[in-house]
Amino acid sequence: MSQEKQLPHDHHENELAFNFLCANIDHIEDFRIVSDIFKQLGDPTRLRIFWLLCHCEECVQNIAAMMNMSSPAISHHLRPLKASGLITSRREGKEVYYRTADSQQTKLLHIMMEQVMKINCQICPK
Amino acid sequence: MSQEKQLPHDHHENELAFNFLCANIDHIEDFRIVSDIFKQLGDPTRLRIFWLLCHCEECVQNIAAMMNMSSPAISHHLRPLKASGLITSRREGKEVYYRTADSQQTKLLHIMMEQVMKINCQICPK
DNA sequence: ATAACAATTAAACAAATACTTAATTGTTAA
DNA sequence: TTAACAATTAAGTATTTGTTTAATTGTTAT
Repeated sequence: MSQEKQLPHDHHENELAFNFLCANIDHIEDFRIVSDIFKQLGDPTRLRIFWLLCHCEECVQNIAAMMNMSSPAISHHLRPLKASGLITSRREGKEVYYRTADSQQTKLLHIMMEQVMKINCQICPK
Repeated sequence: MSQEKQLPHDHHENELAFNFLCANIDHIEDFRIVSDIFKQLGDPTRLRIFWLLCHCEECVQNIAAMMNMSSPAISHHLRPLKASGLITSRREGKEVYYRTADSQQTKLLHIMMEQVMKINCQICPK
């Protein structure tokens, strides 16, 4: 039984471990799904919106005011956040209220981003 | 004592909580630092490289072979990963070996990405 | 109905990103 | 010192992304 992939250089890896890596690194679609989640938080504006909506439910204009940005710009970022399932919305009269979706994933991402902030930043929320 | 920011709509939030949010949402630089980390993992190719290098140390050519990509393309992605401190490298003869940096942050990100994968994907590493 | 306001979408543009091929730098061994 | 090979960088291109202003859609109240 030989290695699944032939590499330019043989560094004498454990063959079982190597085959495990080769098998999993090919699940490109799975990595794409996960990277799409991280990509949402990979923009400072969306990360701020996500963090804000972890703590409160707000309408577009208020989000825009709190972040000193235009409402079209905020709307633009709310869309992919919603499409990826990280936030939800409900209309009440003329206003549409957004908040972070209530899921295992968003709780995980919220905890995680605050940990990354704690590691990398002096001043940080909480 | 009034609210720090005046919003278009007053949804009668808890004023203390509201001021906390307003104060923190303005730490734009902190959010930028964190989003820069997530951005690294927000590309499927870099996420695969990061995951791979969490499990083994490899030279550029082997990474390229395992991922079915050219070595310039891999090199291109290794650079920002290294600049952000997520991976390290060492030269040994003609080859340069890369691996994930040994830090609290990378351990956190590794655990985290596998959790996100577990939540969102059927087949997943491990 | 129409006026006022909130949110979204469209169009346009600038900036950033990912990838390719080709050239360059760095290291080892003949 | 040259040849061979590994890695990086450069140049060029196509795509994606973020933002702005303007137009549109949707809702409420007059």
